[in-house]
Amino acid sequence: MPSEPLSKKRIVTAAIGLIEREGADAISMRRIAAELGVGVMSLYNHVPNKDALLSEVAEAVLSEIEFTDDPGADWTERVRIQARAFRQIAHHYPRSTMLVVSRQLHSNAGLLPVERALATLRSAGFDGPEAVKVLRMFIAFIVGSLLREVGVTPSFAPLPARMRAERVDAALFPTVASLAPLLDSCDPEEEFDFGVELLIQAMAVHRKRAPGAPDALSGAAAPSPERLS
Amino acid sequence: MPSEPLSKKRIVTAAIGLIEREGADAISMRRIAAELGVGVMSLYNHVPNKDALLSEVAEAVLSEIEFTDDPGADWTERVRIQARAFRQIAHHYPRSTMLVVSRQLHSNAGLLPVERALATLRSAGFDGPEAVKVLRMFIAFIVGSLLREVGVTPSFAPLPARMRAERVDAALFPTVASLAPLLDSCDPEEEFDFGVELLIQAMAVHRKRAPGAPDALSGAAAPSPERLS
DNA sequence: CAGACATACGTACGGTGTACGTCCCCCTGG
DNA sequence: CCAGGGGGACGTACACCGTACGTATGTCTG
Repeated sequence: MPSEPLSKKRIVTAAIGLIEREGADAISMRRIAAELGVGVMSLYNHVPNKDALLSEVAEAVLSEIEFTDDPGADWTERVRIQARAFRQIAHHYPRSTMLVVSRQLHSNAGLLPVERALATLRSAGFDGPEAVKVLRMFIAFIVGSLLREVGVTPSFAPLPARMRAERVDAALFPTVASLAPLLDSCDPEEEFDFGVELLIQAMAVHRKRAPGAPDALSGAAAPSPERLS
Repeated sequence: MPSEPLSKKRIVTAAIGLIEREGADAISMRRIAAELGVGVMSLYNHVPNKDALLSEVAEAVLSEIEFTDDPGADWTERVRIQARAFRQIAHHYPRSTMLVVSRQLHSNAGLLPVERALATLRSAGFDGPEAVKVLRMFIAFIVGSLLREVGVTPSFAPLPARMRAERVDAALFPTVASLAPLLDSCDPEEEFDFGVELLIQAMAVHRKRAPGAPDALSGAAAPSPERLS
């Protein structure tokens, strides 16, 4: 009574579910097989090995990003939206996100966000090298941010890590001690948006005026400072 | 003939050597024990479990950062130096760096860089909340950058990944295809410095003028634009 | 010298990824 | 209609993993 013929997609879906439910460490071929009510070795008919499976998981997560890109919108707004799209899936698949950021993908799934971002930057007036460098920096920021955000909640922990204020030696680390309350509390979304805005502003300042570039963006190139927190 | 009495430090050192030589995946308690010419279970007299050992490795790597902080120097230069210090150890222990960035540390070893950075930012005129937010963003950028840099060289591979230019479908990803040469080649150091400079400039622009803040920094607050690449 | 304690170590158990061989079903050529 | 072949499901087996537990051996203390 084969409920469904068992495919790579079904395996990947089961893997994602298992990871989100029990954590990335709990994943094993045997667990996945049990999840699907299937023998262990049957998995290897659809996936060459565990590492490849994890890459498939990462790609599947990445490909669920929803880009509602409006080419007519302000380029700063488009960048904002794309950055938030990343953060959104990281929130939707917190445990699996670690896989996405900690392994570099060579497939096309990871290329679509790159295409969107580069197109946006090019249309904003950045030349090729500028667009690539700016994008790399933006990705580095996003990856680093998400790593901390999802890493800080290994099990979506409601009690983050309120041990700093009393543990730090005020003599050794005076500045840290004096700022302990700020370091303890953390609004991830606000922090993320702060970084995005700061980067957008930096990009706007740095962007070279291409001679024939559309000029309608000049207003957007210098966003009002009060946007920053 | 016990050459040396076997201590936590010796175990951690052996672990780091093994990781750097054979990769982070190749590490196991049995390998480490063999490396030290010792029984497996002897390790557990000095380390509670493998995870704790990996944390010790991360801390050991982190604590080798050399801060040559000159409190009299320009704050932008101090930020630059601290950022490069991170990158330097990432280059010195490329495989172990993955451990540092992928696990958050609760000890004091990771607190010293934070103390230095916060102190620098405070002395530069940033108030508490600003300093914390800016630092978090800077760390996110550094972590993301190093993750890509060391991840792109799983075994210090001399041939990185020259498969993009011919693999990408120009119809699906026109921008990526047109920029393929730029995306293929990558000077990590230049990219890193570019990001650091962009962030420093953004910080300088964003920083609020504290009423009684020292004004001698005003020149540094607006670095010459040509510093940016 | 007796005892206590820390350390090194061997054995054993449950779990892991996966190579290999076997079975069975379905699909096709005659 | 049947023979055969190919692919997917599966069991077994192996090498390796982390580590709980019991044991031996030193060294220091009373």
